[in-house]
Amino acid sequence: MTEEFMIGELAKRTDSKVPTIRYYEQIGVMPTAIRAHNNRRMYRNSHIKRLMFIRHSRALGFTLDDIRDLLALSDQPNHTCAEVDKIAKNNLENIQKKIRVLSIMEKEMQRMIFQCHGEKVSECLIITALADHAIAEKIKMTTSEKNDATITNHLG
Amino acid sequence: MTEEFMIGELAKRTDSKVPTIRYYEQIGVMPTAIRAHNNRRMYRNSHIKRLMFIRHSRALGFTLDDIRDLLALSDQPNHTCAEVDKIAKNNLENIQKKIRVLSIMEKEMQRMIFQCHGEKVSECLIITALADHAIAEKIKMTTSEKNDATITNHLG
DNA sequence: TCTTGCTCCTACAGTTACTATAGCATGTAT
DNA sequence: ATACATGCTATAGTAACTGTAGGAGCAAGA
Repeated sequence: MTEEFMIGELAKRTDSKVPTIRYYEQIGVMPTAIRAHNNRRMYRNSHIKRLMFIRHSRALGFTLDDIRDLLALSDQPNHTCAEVDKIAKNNLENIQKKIRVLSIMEKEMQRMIFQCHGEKVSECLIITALADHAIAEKIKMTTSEKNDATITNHLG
Repeated sequence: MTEEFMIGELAKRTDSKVPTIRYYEQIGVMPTAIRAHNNRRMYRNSHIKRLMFIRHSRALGFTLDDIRDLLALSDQPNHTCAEVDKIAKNNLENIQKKIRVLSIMEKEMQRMIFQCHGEKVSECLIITALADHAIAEKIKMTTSEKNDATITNHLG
């Protein structure tokens, strides 16, 4: 029942790269994998879930530190409500802001596609739409994230 | 009327760092700034807009290459429809997938906050909710992004 | 049995997108 | 005149990967 597989299979099933998985183990967001007799890392379905979660979150601009917090919520079900509440509320706001900005981008893209009737496009308002002081004000950017790198995004 | 200011002011007004702006000039996503008599870079409102756009996009996980494409749509209004269409459609899908995943995250966060009534949380379903095979299947992750680093997110 | 080929291992170098720091010049405030 | 902030260039460091070198393990075919 509890199917086991190696790192290459895990990489395939989560659409990530083998060195990335080893890197996640090294920095502690993935657990230290149990080794088979031949020293190879063995994984199960739970590892797919965890890795999927990490990859989705990274693709959306969450840092590995953010992700560590979120994973902690899941890893330690005996957190107090205050802790959960703080992390979850923080992230909820973060998520909602991202959705708001993405929705503006979405509308602008749709407008651009819609406007394309075979002639040349006379004016592209995407920057104005997104960087406009008024809009920026409305979205009320507040807090800040940390460093990333080389996201192979699952979200396209 | 056309107010001019230096790099520190631009950094303040866009909530970015001075070296980041110089870096963006170096790699060509910001234009080569016109220098004052004393060799200092001078900026105007248009630079704020462009930089805001770049920062917002980065915070949402778009790469500088993605952003270059988007900026090109705005910089060269004489693109053919085919070009605009291709870039815009590509990005539209990308954006919509990000929104779908963020919406799942949002609901899960709300559920967690809602469940918190002063006792201990018995079970956190966030990872299950987000990494579940069924859900991942439903979201149908397809294409991929590229590298990032050190995003100071405007979106919180 | 040998060997071709695939996947695994470790370890380290390279990439992207910044961020910080050093060392010096310029401008403003006292 | 001197202090101090800000600008400049140049270079090094960081985060989050990605690629590659060099070697081991195992399965299937010649």
